[in-house]
Amino acid sequence: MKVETAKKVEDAAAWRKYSENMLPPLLQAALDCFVEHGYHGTTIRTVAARAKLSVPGLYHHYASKQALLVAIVQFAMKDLLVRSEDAVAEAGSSVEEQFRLLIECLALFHAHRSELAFIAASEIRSLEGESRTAHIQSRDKQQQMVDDIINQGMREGNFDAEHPKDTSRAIVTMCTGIAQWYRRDGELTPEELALRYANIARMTLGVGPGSRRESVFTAPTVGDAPIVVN
Amino acid sequence: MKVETAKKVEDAAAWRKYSENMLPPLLQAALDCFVEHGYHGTTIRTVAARAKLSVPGLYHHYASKQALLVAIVQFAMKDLLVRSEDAVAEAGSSVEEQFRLLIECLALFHAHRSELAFIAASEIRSLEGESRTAHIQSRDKQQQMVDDIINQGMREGNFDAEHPKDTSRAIVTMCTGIAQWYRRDGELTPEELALRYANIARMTLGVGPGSRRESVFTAPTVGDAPIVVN
DNA sequence: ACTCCTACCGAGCGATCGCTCGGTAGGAGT
DNA sequence: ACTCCTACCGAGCGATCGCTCGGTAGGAGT
Repeated sequence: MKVETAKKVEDAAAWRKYSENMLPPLLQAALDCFVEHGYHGTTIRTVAARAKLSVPGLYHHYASKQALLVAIVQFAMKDLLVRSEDAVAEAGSSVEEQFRLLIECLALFHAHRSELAFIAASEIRSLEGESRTAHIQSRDKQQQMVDDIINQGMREGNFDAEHPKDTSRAIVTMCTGIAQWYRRDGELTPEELALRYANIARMTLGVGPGSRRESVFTAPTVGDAPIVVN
Repeated sequence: MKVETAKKVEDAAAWRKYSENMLPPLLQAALDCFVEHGYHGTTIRTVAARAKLSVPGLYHHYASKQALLVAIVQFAMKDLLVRSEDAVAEAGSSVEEQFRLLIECLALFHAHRSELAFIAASEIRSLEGESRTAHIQSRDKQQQMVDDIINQGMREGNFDAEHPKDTSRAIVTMCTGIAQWYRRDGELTPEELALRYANIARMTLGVGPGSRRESVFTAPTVGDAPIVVN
């Protein structure tokens, strides 16, 4: 029982955990280059050098420069989608909580994985064929998750927005935008920033900042009680 | 008197007016190519072909590929800054009105000039040397304008934000983000979108949507009266 | 001992890149 | 009539690009 509870808590919070060096070294080298010079501005020789490989050595692992980009972008979208679903699942049945955790998750990802998210967003143009289509579908799915929760909240009367669709887009954009400016050596940790962004997002829906600043582990009873808030 | 008033009104609203084909044909061709393939993904031959010039013909007008990008980006930033200043000036002394018009202006620009704004934001990496520094300074100046107005509004008690700096960044990001997704054939005109974004932005500062949906020309008396609102 | 297989390279190929050389055509000025 | 100047090109140069050829080194399996 004790073990199961601990494990459940651990799983439930997995979407908040970010390790370093999650990418294979070669992909990490490619990502660094892409961030610095862009996909087309990066040469295969630069990537190889940064990964301490020869050019043929690099091609042993990936078939082409394009394959490197595809692998990076697919990793990014998969990671974000899994985390997003976990976050919503952890929230339980409260729409307000679902929204709060999803935005927190979105912000957290774009701060912690800013390079990854930056490339996934800025190099869509550089993706060829099907991987481009697939990537755009992932993006749309991500937006749809936020749309759905906001619509649900509108129906239940928790949220108040004149134009929910536009508000949803604005919220997602401001979260994904984090990847463009967030610096690890800045003033805020990803966690602090994510809390602030969740509150800012709530305000656009007419929900007060609702200062829930404690750790998630302290007050798990709130979500359990089947009380309709509004 | 009649002429002067008319001219004043016209000047005051100049920041709302967007003509087409404002760029020289060659720069427009370059912009189209950059939007489609990115700066490094664009070849000088492609630009020349789209502008119906030979390659040496192109180099008669601009010294290098980099010069094309610099010209485009400088045009974009100059245009946005001038419009922003005009918008704030038109607002008069009311901080709330200054904020509303500045956000409207920002959103309007990023919808009307989405290609221009998109390149100006996404190709910073591709700018070399001083023009890169200058461009980043322009960006910061733009952010600072919003910061200043929000801070002023906080001091005067018009706005309510837990973290004004973060809210300001979120607002600017969601406006500049418009350039990434706005399509001319979409559901909303730039003007409609800008009004909605101004309202969404106001909500993040605890100010209700304040449905001021009429034309700007109907109620100019509000800004004239030197009344402190709060 | 021998056969695979994985993980790599040195050298270089064909294509394409940004950019230039040495021009011309035609209008404006005197 | 002559001199500029602007607005262009055809052809091509040197550099660099993505990618490949034909290898080797060394560990695992039998």
